[in-house]
Amino acid sequence: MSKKENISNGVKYEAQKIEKKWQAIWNKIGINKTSEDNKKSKFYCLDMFPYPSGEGLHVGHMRGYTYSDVIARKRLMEGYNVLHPMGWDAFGLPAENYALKTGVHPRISTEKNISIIKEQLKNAGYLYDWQKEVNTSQPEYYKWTQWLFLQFYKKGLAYKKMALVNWCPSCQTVLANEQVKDGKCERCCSEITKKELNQWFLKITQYADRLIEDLDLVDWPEKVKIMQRNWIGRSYGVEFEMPILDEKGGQKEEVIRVYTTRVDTVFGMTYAVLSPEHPLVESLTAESRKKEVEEYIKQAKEKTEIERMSEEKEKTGVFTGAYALNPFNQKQVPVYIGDYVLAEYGTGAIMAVPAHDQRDYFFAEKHSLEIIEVIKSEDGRSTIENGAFEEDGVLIESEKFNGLSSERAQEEMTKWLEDKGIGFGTKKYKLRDWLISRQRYWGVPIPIIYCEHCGEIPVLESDLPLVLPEIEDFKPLGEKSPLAKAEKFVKTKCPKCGAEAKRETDTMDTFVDSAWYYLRYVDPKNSEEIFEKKKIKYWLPTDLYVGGIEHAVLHLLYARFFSKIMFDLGIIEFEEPFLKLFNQGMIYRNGEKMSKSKGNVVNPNEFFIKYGADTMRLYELFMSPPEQDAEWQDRGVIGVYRFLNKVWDLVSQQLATNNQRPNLEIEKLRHQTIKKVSEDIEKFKFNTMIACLMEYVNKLTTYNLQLTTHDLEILILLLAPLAPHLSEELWHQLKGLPEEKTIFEEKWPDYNPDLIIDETIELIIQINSKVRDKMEIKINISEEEVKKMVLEREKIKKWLENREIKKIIYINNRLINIVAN
RNA sequence: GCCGCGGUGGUGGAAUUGGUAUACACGCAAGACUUAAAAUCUUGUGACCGCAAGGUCUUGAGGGUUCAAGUCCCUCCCGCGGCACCA
Repeated sequence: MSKKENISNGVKYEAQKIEKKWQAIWNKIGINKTSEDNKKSKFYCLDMFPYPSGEGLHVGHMRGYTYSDVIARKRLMEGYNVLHPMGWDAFGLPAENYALKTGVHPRISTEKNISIIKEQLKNAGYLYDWQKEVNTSQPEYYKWTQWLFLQFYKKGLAYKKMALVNWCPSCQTVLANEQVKDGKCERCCSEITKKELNQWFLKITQYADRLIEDLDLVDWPEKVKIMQRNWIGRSYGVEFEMPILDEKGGQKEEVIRVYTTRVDTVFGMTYAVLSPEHPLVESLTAESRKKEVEEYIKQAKEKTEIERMSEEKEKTGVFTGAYALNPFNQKQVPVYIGDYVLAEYGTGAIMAVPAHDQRDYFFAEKHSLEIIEVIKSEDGRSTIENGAFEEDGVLIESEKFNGLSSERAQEEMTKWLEDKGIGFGTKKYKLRDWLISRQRYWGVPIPIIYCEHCGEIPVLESDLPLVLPEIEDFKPLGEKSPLAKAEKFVKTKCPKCGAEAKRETDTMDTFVDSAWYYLRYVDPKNSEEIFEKKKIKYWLPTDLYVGGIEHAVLHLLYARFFSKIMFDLGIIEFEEPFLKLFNQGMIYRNGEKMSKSKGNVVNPNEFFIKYGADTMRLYELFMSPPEQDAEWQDRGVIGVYRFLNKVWDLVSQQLATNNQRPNLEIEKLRHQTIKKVSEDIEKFKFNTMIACLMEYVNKLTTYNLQLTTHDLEILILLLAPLAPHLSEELWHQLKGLPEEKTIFEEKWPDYNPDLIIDETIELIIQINSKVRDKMEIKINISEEEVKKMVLEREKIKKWLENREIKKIIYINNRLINIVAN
């Protein structure tokens, strides 16, 4: 019988039909429901929850969800108690902007979007437990966001202060540092300006060291760890003070405090610079210079971030008229104001050493200031002719510190300052406190009340949730949120004295909502407390977290920070929320990021009708290594679709046969396949895992009627996490099981290590490292025997005619290399 | 500028960590089936030389280490990502 005749006798693979069928059955029998059986080992498999955008999801969004679903389903088969939840990061600007345009309330549009996306996720066959769903915009959820805020407030970790903050003129709100990219708003790409405003902050800087150090405890991509370390930006240096002299040489009361990481260059200081916002600027500026200084400060303030950055090389500044005294040599240096010194970093003032800092070098050249070389490299490479020499070296022109290495000098000089009581070794961070207030409507109201008599008073916990009022007009009001116009909301009584009082009208950054959502999943309906501790103790921390790299320093840093605070407050018992992190790459199509505005999205719903969800899942897994960006190729999809059809035909065919005699060669291949697939899946090497399954199927096809049912069972089990619908259907066809028996209750197959070993191998025979021959040999035969056999081969003899063998290298079970002249 | 990742056929990509480069798949070509097309199946497919057997070359470029380099070292080129006046 020819192969073709066999294949044609079955029913055709109709993806959509079987997918709908099994999704309904799974829903009915509840395999996606999280078991409360706490005796089993748990596996908490988490996806970064989506923002419910009106555009729905495209296949690019589904890449990461597919990966986590594969792992979740495999864990189920391994007998774990699996928690795989999904929810909605539902507050945020897009819904509000949409409301501004259409008048549709954000709550309405968000609800609608959620139902659309939920349907898409269900159609893709993801195994989410929808009973655990959370929605950050619902009072039942944000009651606890507010409650957390109050706990932080009580400990002084949430506070309000005047600060120079990032302002997006288009979104009309302030932004956290993390939300500014290249001087532009991360959302709308408008140029950011700076404003001095009274704003709410969370004290993330207090956790800087722990946020760095605990990165060593988690299994995260090194890239993300590096990004977080760089963002926190810890540096070690010295802070010291310098007395100030006025124009006429009289000593002032104030001192300038500077921070430097290169105190070894201090004898090269030829001036000092304060940032334009430095508090000493006014008292320090000489009468004769006042006008010039004020003008400069005004100009500096008006610059956008972009303007400041574009002038990177041009260092502007003005002389204040005052002088500072270098404590090391009592030298007087002029004090300047320059906007290349940042107010928010270090002390907002620097000692300038043009010989050994390129920025100072530019400034000194422009303002004709002295350049004194005080560091020499030992090999004489150092020169300051064309710019600063910024490397470490040996000190010169530095009095008693001459001849010391940079490193030694830093130690000695720090000690000298400490002994004199005018300085100390310290460390600084680039990280700033997290600015969480937003002047927008669609967010969590900050639960604070201002009373004329009592001042700033937190809302009582018993009054939570403080519900976001339904208002008609969402238009931003500039420095105030639209809530300021909702009189009923604003007017309240002071919880302490009962007098008339006003509410805070800013809302919270949506990243606050998402900084703790993974904790709420374990107990989403609890109205008594944020969650039951017992449940947290069982499920947390999460075992796997899958999502995009774009949150490397935003959400992921904030979530770690929240865990640490909550640990300190005794709310949870762990500090790192995500044990293993996986970042999927982005999907491109026609060379561009997949997005509705580019018109290059592949709509999952249409795709499901044409090929089925299993094909999409398999293609996403097969197209490239999962951490890499990948180009979606419409033509490439057909390959995995053919593969699924092949599997279908193979099994349909087998149903008609019923061979019971195992074939040893297939048996070996089967065990090898189980091993490779099981290992690859754990290493997230989904693409090679599928290649391996394809090879297995290709081989099975050639063996045709010699297959046993068991050969196919293994295939279906291995395929189950990847293409769950097809596998479930074929499993039932093969085993004749009732509907409520699911393949996901079956055990993930084991392999027998003894059975995967090949008894013979193909030995590679090289002469002078070039492959000249191959030979089938039994494994583990002695080197002597192999050599003898090889040298007796006609082909080899020919190659070695008139040549002298110098050396023979033998690698057991792999190759032999004959080195000859 | 600093930090990180990458560069392999026409395309997506594989390569047990130094041991047969190009697995698997797409595409393409030829053939089978068909009135025809699609689908499916079979065969071939890195480049060059050759009727063939076979040979030579090939992992961004150039050097080096080694019996052996896609893999290790040095220099350089290109692409992507992060940070960016952080003293």
